[in-house]
Amino acid sequence: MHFNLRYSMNIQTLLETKVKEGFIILFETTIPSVEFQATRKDFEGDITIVIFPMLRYKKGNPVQIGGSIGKYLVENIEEVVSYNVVKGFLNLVIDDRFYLQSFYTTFNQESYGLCSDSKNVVMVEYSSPNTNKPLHLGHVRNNLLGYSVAEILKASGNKVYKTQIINDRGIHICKSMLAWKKYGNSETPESKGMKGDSFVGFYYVKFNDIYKKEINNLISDGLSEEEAKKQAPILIEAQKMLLKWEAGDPETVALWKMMNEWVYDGFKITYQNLGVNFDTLYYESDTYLLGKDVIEDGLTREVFFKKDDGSVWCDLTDEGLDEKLVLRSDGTAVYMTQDIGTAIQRVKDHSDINGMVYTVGNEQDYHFKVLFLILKKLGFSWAAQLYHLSYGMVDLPSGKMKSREGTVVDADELMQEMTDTAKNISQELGKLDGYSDDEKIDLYRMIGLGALKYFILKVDPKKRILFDPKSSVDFQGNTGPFIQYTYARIQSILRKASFKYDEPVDIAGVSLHTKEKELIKQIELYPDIIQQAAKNFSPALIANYTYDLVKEFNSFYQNVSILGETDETKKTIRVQLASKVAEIIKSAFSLLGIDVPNRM
RNA sequence: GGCCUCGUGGCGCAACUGAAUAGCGCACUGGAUUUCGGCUCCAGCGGUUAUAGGUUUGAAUCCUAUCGGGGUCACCA
Repeated sequence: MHFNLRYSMNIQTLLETKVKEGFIILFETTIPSVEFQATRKDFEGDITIVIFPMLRYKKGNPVQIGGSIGKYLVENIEEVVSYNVVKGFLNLVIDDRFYLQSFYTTFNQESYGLCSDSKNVVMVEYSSPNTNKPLHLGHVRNNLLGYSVAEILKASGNKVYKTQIINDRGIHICKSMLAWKKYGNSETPESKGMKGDSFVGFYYVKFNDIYKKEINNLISDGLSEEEAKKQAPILIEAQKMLLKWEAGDPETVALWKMMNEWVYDGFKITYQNLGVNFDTLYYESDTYLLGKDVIEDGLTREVFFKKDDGSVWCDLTDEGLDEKLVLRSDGTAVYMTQDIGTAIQRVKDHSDINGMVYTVGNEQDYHFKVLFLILKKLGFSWAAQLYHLSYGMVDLPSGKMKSREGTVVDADELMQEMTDTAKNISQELGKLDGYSDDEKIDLYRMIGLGALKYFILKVDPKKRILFDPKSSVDFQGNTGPFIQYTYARIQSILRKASFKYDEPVDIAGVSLHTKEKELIKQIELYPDIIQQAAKNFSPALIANYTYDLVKEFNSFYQNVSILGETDETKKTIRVQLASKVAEIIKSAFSLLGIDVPNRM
């Protein structure tokens, strides 16, 4: 128990100060920093100090220098038991009791790994769908990423507002509206027994079918393809409808409201199934006129300039980019104008915000680069804290998803398929005696969605994903269900552990099994992983960490007996380790938006 | 074509942002349970990190060129 004072300081900080101190004493040289690594499995040791960078300050043989430092550390730090040097790497063996003791400093800590500060306030935007069709696989990735990053930011010490901007107006909605008006026969989602968003999406497809036919007719009448696309009567009609909407025509607005409500009813169900949510909503119909006054203001401050035809531009050539249009010659807004206005509006609505995250696919990289630059030029203090959470596309084996060509993977159907697969597997292998049918249904959903979410989130957001719905998603190896299974198995052990294990044991004289020590090391990484994941906006780091933890646990589980251990102290420690691992799995998975089962 | 981005065993992913013999899963081969849930564990097979140069004590990682994939270059959103 005599290490107590030092546990507040972690071993790495302690080592760093001692290495620096040793360097002065041994070589009369100061070094600015010390580089650490976890010792590779094939060498003896727990923590490794890399000697190479030190050679810049003290010329010499890295093995000799490493040896001197190692000797110094063993002599001056009780926790350092021994050392060995391989090439330029100084491997240190740390006392078992240190690991046990530091395990116990966090053992009873509530919400271990999470940081409760909220000095920084961030708004995270994700999803932001158009309201003319249901959500598809691409939206699924967006939603999972956005939700998870928001949760990670919270866990790492930020206050977070989750938001989305619903693209509820524009030509795409008018297309669905027009097709319904012409061919809908006053049908409703209810009368058809359809989900509202699918119902509206059906008419969007209908519109495109007719549009395509009209184009072909015009082409055979001798028009060029380009001309035909512009002159198709149904398109012209849709454009007229948009103008009517903009003019506030009561009938058009009423139709628009009705159809949007249908879509929202559908989205609500999809979001619920997906397990995502929002703190505040923005609608494009409210924001699409924003931003124009800012452009005027920017014009007087010479952030922008006006061309002869009256259009307004921002010159970004100094930044290596082009000139960018911010206001049309007729004075109307473009996408960029809206985005500028909306960003400003958000800060007005939530005055504590000092940063924003936009979850949008990487095809808009350029747009956000420009948007952020313009906001910076306009002089907003929060403009430095904007982040485009850019993610790669989700491709199918057949290639790109095209909504007009019907090759999209529908979000609702996908979730249903995953749930069905989970059901088939669980019925064969599950231990569900005594579960009611409702409980079973919940469980299948939990596993199916766990598989889907983990599959998508374990990949670095920036990378594109190839998704094969046929071969579906694995349930073995580095997968959500594998991790859920480990959790359920630990719960089974904890149910059987009919003794008290919530207090630290007396660690004097206790020595650790290698597997126990490795497990503790892995457990201790969790808080830092959360910080890294937040810094990199990457749920993938959480996912892969959790998998490593689980693998380490399973290896431990296979190598030592937990409840069968006869030494009471050891048995208690092992149950404690297991319960801590379960706690972290649950915590980490909640950051990914994945639930964990007590049995499966 | 200009700009951006990616290229790691058959397939799917890692590599703490420059360090040890490039890790893991699937698949394949062979093992492990009188034991706490075998959806587990252990081992084997398999890579010149697209190619060619360069910087560095050290490169999958940084620089240059080439090849290949994707994105983007609208008074669309």
